[in-house]
Amino acid sequence: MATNKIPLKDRQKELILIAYHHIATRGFEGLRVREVAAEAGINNATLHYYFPTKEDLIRGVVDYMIELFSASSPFETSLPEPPDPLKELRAELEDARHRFRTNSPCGGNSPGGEARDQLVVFTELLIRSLRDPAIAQIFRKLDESWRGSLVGVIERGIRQGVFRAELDPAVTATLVMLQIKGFGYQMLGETDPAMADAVFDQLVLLVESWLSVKLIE
Amino acid sequence: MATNKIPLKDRQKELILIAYHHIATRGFEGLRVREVAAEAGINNATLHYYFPTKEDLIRGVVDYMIELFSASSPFETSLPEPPDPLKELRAELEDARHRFRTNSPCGGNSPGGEARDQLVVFTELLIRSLRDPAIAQIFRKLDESWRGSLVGVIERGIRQGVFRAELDPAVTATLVMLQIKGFGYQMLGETDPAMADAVFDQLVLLVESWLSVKLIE
Amino acid sequence: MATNKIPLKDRQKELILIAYHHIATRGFEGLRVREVAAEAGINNATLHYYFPTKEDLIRGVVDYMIELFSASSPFETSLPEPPDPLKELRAELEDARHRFRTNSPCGGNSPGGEARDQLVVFTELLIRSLRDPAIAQIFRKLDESWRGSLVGVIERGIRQGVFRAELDPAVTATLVMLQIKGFGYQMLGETDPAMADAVFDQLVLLVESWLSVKLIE
Amino acid sequence: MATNKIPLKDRQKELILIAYHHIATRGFEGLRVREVAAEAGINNATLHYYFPTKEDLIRGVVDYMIELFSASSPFETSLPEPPDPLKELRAELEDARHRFRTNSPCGGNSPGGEARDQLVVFTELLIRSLRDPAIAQIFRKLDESWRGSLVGVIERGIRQGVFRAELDPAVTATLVMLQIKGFGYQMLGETDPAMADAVFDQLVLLVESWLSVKLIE
DNA sequence: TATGAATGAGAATTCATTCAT
DNA sequence: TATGAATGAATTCTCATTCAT
Repeated sequence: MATNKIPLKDRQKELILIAYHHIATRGFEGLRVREVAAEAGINNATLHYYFPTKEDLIRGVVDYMIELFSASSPFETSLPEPPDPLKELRAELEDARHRFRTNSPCGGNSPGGEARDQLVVFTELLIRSLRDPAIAQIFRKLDESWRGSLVGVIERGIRQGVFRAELDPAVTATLVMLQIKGFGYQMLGETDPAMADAVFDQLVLLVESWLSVKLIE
Repeated sequence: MATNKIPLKDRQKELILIAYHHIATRGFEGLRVREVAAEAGINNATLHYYFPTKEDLIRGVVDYMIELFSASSPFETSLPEPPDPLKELRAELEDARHRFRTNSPCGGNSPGGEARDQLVVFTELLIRSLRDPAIAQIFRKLDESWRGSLVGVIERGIRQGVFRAELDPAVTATLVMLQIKGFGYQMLGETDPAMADAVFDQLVLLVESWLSVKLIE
Repeated sequence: MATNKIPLKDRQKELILIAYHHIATRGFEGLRVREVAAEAGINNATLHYYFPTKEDLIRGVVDYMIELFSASSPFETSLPEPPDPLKELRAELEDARHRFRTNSPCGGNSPGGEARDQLVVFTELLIRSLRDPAIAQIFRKLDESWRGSLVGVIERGIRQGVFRAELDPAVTATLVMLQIKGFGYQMLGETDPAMADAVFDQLVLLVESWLSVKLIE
Repeated sequence: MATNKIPLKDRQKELILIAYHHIATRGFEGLRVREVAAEAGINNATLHYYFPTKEDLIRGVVDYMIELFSASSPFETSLPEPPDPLKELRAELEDARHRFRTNSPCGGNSPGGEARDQLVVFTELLIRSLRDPAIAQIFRKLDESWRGSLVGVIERGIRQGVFRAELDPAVTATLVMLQIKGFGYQMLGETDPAMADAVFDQLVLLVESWLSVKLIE
């Protein structure tokens, strides 16, 4: 019937994307292989041709998330010794601002933006990771890699004298990650874009001053 | 069997607690009324006497969470004009530290502490709130109330001259909430207590310096 | 709906009997829980209330078969030192004759008699026993117990001088069992009752002469 | 993949052999065309080129079994008037001994020998024959042909004076077949080779004495 | 209050079969 | 011949919910 001539990998990817979206909108609770198949225009048995079990499909989504998060780090492809650590950090934060900006003026259960989806699926997986060691491992790795890149930036900043020398790079990196995560979760419930922007602006100041400013005790 | 003459409300509370625990350990996915009933030592049909539908039981858990979070705010019962805003804030942060301290020496997917449970159920509900306007409303209210109390502290701090006058109380309160949430999520995956403590110590400094310290631009 | 007020055990037994019959007529291949439930006039989910899995239902059938075969041994309830070993053996053989008598005049795939059913299900289980150690164990036990009772009869016969002294009781008992089994399988395909009777008569002679007659080499 | 230019008939035979083996090890329940195809190194759709339906494949196995059993009869290729009926019978029994000898030192549900496979598939088909008239017919024919050859031997034996004159050839032949079948089934569960040998030795004596020895009533 | 028994509406998964290439 | 992809029909099993007692 649906002889759309879609290559194998594309079909798989398509199904993963649909599943990803379903998880984002209906949660793990509410993920139905039948519905994913239907949305792809194929029989649910056909879906099992690509993903023998539901868990396999979920694994596909996990892999997709990894890909997504690994790629999103702006530091991976950075130059050998890039110019300004402060700017890099700002870019990282700006990235978060765009990702988690209050999605559309409508609140409630509207589909929302791609970033919201990402955070939702991410969070669903995060919770899963508490029960599923395999996913926990992945999350640890992801966090580790993120922290690693931040540590690099922070160390460079310290070396260049733009960041405070007393900072412990690893702890500070964790602190930055914490800010971004907290911002994401805070924004989940935030419906007022003005407030979101205000918070973000202050957050940038907060982080930058913490890193660079000379404090008078 | 369990005809111990347990009053209605107690039975309900007991079932809610069990359901809460099940959600914490197995997620919404994995919440089974039958299992909740079994753990309470009653027939699943009997559970439906107390909670006509599963959704009602979940609503019970939501209410319990509200109670939990409302009670946990150390500001509600505070004195009319308490002495030290900074101390209050520190107390709030300390509270978070204890709640989210890397749970017990065992890492991995062990049951974990009560705080982890709280965060997990909270997060499950948070995600639900994106689809369920009723829960979204509740969360908004909770956040609002939390922010309100923080705003109070911050305004007092400003009035007393211990916090910077330029701070927008609402935005700043949100910023503080964001820190605590981010800390919680960061700690979910953290297995090293030393790192957790170090991060927390820095977090306190970060927040306090942001609020109070004179910055040199 | 079907509030037939059937007690628990009876329902279970009823379902087992229906399943037993289905296996007898359609084989393990062809056993469908849904059909068993339908024949019992209950919803297939209700069947799962009594037997959580299909395998449990099959286990029930196995137990029923054990019961059937254990009860059918005419030696179990025999007197301390019963009169005539030869008569006992004849009774055993007669029992087999009745069990495996060519079932009704109609051949082919007609429902056939209860004995045919027994042999069919027995055989299905026998084949299963080759893959399922649990069932294999049961069969071993059943055979062992059967052999044991036969050994008792044969030893008594030898003691009383009616059976040949040279006979090894265990081997001879096995030989007798073999006759009865072979008779059963031979009868499965036999459509002519006259032939069946003739074969049986000769079989009795064969066995009795082997046990008792003085041979001239 | 396997484009080894295998002639049609060979491929069919190969598939039949694999299916035969699958039935022997997993039963009719458990026969999967896909697995058969996989084991042959071909796509399951390709299998359907050789055998349009699963039933056709099974029919192939049935034909193979017929071939097997027809060929195994040592009387087909016998001389016009062979010397010793007793020896022929012994040969037939010896053949059974080898076929059904307790298969290899390993007991339990190990794959077992080829004879066990034969008996298992034979039995699966035997049971099927109770529902499928076509197979029933085949079995009747096979049995008839086996009996025919045995009748020939017995008649010859009587003519030559080595077997008792009172014997009814057809009934006696059936009795002999019954012995061999019974032996096979008895051996299915037998794990002790010594017992198997002892039983067989006695069985030979039993049959031969029944046929030839002068009995004193 | 409490329960055993029952149920309907799905859930994932399986599998022989088909079809375009 | 051979295959990858697709499918329909069925199968076991699950689970919230109901109901008579």
